[in-house]
Amino acid sequence: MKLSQKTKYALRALQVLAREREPVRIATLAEREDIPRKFLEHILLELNNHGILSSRRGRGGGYQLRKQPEDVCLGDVVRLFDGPLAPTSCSSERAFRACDDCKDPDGCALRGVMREVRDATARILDNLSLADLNQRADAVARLTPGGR
Amino acid sequence: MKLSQKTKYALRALQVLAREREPVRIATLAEREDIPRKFLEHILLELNNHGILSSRRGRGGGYQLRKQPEDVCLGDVVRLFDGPLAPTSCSSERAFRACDDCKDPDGCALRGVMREVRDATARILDNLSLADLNQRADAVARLTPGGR
DNA sequence: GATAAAGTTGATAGAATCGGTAGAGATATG
DNA sequence: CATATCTCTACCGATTCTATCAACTTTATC
Repeated sequence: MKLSQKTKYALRALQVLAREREPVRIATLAEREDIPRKFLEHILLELNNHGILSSRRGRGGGYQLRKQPEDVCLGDVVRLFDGPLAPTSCSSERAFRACDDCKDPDGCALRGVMREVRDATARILDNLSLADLNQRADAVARLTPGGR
Repeated sequence: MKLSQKTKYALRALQVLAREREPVRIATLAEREDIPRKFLEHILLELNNHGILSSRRGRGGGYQLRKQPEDVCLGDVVRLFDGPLAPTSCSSERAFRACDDCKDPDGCALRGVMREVRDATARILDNLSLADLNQRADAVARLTPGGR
């Protein structure tokens, strides 16, 4: 499961939005996080359409988190942009599909292995919220004051 | 880390070669495992060039495992065809590279998370050999006799 | 209600990757 | 030498990824 640029941008933007609880304009986000503006529009729109963000148009508008930062987990974001966590479709929990050339998924030894990988990944990403992520970032920042 | 078709083909071929300790022809492997022949040539060649297989040309030739089935782990095969196990280059152990747009890898909270994912994946794939995989396949086959 | 700020949408495009094919070349064996 | 087999280089079509553009719609404020 290679993380796409899109997902990385999304998570960076969400980290900001999890802190600011006021609407933030696309332009501001794009500048602060150094994300191509037009590309970011797509990303935020998709997050909006999936109920993670809400938007307000017009003056004073922008995007803000619709849920609580504790209630958005990394797994959800990754799945939204990069698809199922599982390495093969046959090992996916939420999006199972037998592999095209697989005669018998239940007799496939590889599938068992890949289910282990998926489960391990999901255990990490589904138990980590935006709030946790920001908390970690703060913890690291305290350890290396001055940054860079 | 989505598993490519190439990797799946490679593992299927290796499972066969881990059982037969005689040279097996490309054509035979392609037929038995239902893999496009020309595509399989590439795959076996790459495994050969990386010291996992050895080859013999001419009559009676073919490919065979160069190492012991216990000494080839899934992690090696996956890395060969699909690249590093880590979800981001900055979280890779063997192929670390700072992300293009990352100012400070050490201060990146996401990186820490992705290292956890990488480690969990590696722990599974690097501790499982071809021999283990075949053993698992046999175990499943015994549970569902008749197959299919 | 005019106007401007802001989000929404669809089309497009270049680059990279993936799955696969073609064919000539090299080499071992009988 | 003839044949069987692997080796190597090039190429192709489809898809995905990243990103950009232009046009449109909605809303806040004056």
